[in-house]
Amino acid sequence: MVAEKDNFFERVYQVTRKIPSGRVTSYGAIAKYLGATKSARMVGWALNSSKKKEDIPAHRVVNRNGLLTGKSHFSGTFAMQQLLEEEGVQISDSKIIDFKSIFWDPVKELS
DNA sequence: CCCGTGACGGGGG
DNA sequence: CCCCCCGCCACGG
Repeated sequence: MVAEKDNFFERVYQVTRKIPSGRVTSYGAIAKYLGATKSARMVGWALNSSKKKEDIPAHRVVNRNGLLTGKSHFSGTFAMQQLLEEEGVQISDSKIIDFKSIFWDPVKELS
């Protein structure tokens, strides 16, 4: 067995899966929901590991700036942007337009 | 074992 | 308002 501390990673996956289509959230929001506000970086690291799992819509997670900082980790440079655009998310120069409106806060929505 | 880096965020100057 | 530094945690060299 290898799962013990993977608890954190697993939680990140769970929250990420619950992000509705056409909506996005930030690493910090997820971290906060997990009770690790200052460990937003770990959320990114967890999502990095989630690349092998296609069940995780990691493209719906961006930084607090609404910028697609993780696009470089996808198959193609614009894969992340394209996926979001297909969900109706308007993006300009790797930046989500009206990010605040489509922002999905797990703490608020998921409680 | 020590150091640097990273899909971040917040605070201070 | 912009720029810099610090904190957090894990992992590779």
